[in-house]
Amino acid sequence: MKRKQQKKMHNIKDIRNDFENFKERLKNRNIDINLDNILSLDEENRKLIQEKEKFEMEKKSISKSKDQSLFEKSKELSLKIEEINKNQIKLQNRINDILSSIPNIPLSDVPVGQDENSNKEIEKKGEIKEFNFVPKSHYELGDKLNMLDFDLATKTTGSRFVFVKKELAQLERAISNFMIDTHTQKNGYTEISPPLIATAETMFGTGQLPKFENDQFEIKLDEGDERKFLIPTAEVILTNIVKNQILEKNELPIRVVASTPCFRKEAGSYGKDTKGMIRQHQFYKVELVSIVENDKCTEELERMSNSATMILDALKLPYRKIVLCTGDMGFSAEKTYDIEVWLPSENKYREISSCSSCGSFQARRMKARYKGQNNSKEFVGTLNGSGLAVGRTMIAIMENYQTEDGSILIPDVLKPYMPNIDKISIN
RNA sequence: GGAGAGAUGGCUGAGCGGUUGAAAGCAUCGGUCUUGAAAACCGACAAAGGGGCAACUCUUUCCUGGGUUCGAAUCCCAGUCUCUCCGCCA
Repeated sequence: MKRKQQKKMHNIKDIRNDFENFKERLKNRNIDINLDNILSLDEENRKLIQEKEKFEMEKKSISKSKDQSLFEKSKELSLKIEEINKNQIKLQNRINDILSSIPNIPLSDVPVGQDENSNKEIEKKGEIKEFNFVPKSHYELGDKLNMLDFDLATKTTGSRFVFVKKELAQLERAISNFMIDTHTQKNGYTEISPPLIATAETMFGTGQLPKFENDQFEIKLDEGDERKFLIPTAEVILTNIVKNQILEKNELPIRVVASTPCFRKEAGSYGKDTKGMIRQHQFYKVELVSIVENDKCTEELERMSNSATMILDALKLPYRKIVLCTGDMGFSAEKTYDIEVWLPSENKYREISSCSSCGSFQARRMKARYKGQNNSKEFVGTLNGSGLAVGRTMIAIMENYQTEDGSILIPDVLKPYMPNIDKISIN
């Protein structure tokens, strides 16, 4: 039988064999990489490999012959090989840099488009409440309640951080617990409490490196010389649990959930959402990750996004689900659903979850495989999604459940998590 | 922080400086047998990369990076990780 060829990142062979097709499929992704010279680099690279291997073969036969008279010759060969090898590795690295900066290829049913204007709404649910007063923003509410303190955060830490206090802090915790309980009890996810720090290799696996280093917080540990980063999302650490592994088929699917802080520099979003806690350097998120057989990605994406919307249904928050177009998707995704929740103060929907199938893109970077039919080693499929962003869920609850006097009602499903309280008000 | 032990294929685990890409076992796959299964027996079974339409063939890889040597899984140096013991502290 045919052996499946192993790939890493994008496979140069595939690109070589069908360059036009490859370019075509990527052209809608808004990439700024010059693909044209990769073929000539590849050709030169292979020439060097051939040259090197010719000398290696010669050297090998000398050492096998144990013919002392040829030993001098062998030394010379070593020098030549070393020389060629140096150049070849340099070239190979250049090619790998390019390859590892090329995003995933969109699935064929993903709408084509440049930016968010081409995203397609596919579902809208929940009733948008009519207020008989002007609804306040979450930061106005939080300020009035004296439970969201941005100034204090600025004093201790800097901008884009917040102190959440008193009942609101309790609410944040309740939201997180409710989500985890739902996903573990109803949706078949296993709870994990992972490290919040990842190695550079781990970050590469899910696609945060090398391209998006600017958005990551690097931290310094004394030990070792491997670079380490605060996770921008639990996706990084949860997906990489299968890194460098060959799984048995019956170990799949793996479904895990974790509630973790996430750390992002938010570089390039300077003027955006500067007020309130929509966009922070640090925020809590409940993350869902699925590792599946690579032909099960599509159905798993539906399952995952349904797990996410289940939370919004339970909280009775109005939302809509959209498919991101080719130009708006993240680097590693082949298809993405964004779920957006209604925010009365902004009079529009705002992202509260993003669920992506990455196909085998991350698996190739992580070298995560499983044994398929006839022992063939297949790359796993990976998916990740927020289930949901905790801070933004709190915002949505505050704004949608506010009353005229600035109090916030507690959604029914959260009441067991907030004993003795059915609303949050100034005390 | 101090003292040791170790890192080899999907897993367990041998390995003398020169047919060792690597024994053996397990797992897996194919076959014989069986009504079917199990057992037993026979066979196959690492990856990446290059060349070739193909049969096939070549190179590299025994934690990582250097070094010694005509030749390194095997010797030397540095690093990483894991385990055990002692101390210390959440």
